[in-house]
Amino acid sequence: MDSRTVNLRSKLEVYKAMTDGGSIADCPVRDVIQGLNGKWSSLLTAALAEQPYRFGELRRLVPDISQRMLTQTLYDLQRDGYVRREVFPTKPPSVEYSLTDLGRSMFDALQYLLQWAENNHDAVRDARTAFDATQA
Amino acid sequence: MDSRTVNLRSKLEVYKAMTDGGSIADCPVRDVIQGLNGKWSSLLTAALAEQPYRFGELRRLVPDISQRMLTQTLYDLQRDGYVRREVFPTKPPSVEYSLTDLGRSMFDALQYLLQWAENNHDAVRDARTAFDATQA
DNA sequence: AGTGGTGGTCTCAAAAAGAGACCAGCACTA
DNA sequence: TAGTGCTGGTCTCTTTTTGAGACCACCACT
Repeated sequence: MDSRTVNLRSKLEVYKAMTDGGSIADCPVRDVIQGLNGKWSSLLTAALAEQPYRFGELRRLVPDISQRMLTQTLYDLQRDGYVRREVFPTKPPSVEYSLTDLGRSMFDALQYLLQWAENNHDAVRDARTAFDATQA
Repeated sequence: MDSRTVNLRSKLEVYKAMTDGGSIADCPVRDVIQGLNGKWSSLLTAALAEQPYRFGELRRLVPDISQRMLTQTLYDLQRDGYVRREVFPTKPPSVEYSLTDLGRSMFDALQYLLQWAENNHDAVRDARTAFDATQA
């Protein structure tokens, strides 16, 4: 608990550091988090954490992602070093995406948040309902 | 490690459940995570985890957020039950935002990811540089 | 010759985010 | 008493991001 509080403080220091610095790249935490808070990043990371997938497999696994966003999100995840892209020279060339060690390490941290979301979605849903009721 | 693997699987099951169900509200994890992956949600949560802040204080603390997005992000966080909004009838009415117990609990989980980001931003930065070099 | 599966790109429309003007109310100052 | 500034916002406009979907070359199989 104590170390967690310390972490919390140091985190905010980092955030503050960026506000002083000016450029967004000056805040490491924001810089990294930005790459993860895309609409599809965590979902695709979770999928690839289970096993490597091909492009078309991911598209079928997540039907409500557009092909365009799938391409781009995978590109971004690859650029940040979370995902590895391998092309196999099969008859129609197939492309496999998998998590790198860095990606796996990141997903371990992300897992806590995903777990929290699963455990507390009722509370959040209730909060929304209650809030909407007062705003009616 | 074992339990983490199980969690990972169950997580993906949840994601899959949503792909079958159809509606986005059918996937609790996505539903909750969506509210958190806004550009400013984690930053404001981190700020409020440190201490309660007034509207203007937050605006000064995070200078590159627009007033419009500050209003809206706080509204969303309040709606999801993470943030409490209190109006004090001072001469010019002042408004204080603070984390609820739910918000604090969520931030505890988010902390792991923020900590990871702080520890690994070098690796991510290096990955980006290396990737951009190959794509030149 | 037509059909389908591979992994994409391109274009255009819709949604979200950013920039900045504007507002009422009150305090303090000149 | 008229200006100035601070409070916490809203409204409008522009730019960026996302979504929907057409299109593409290549090859296998029928």
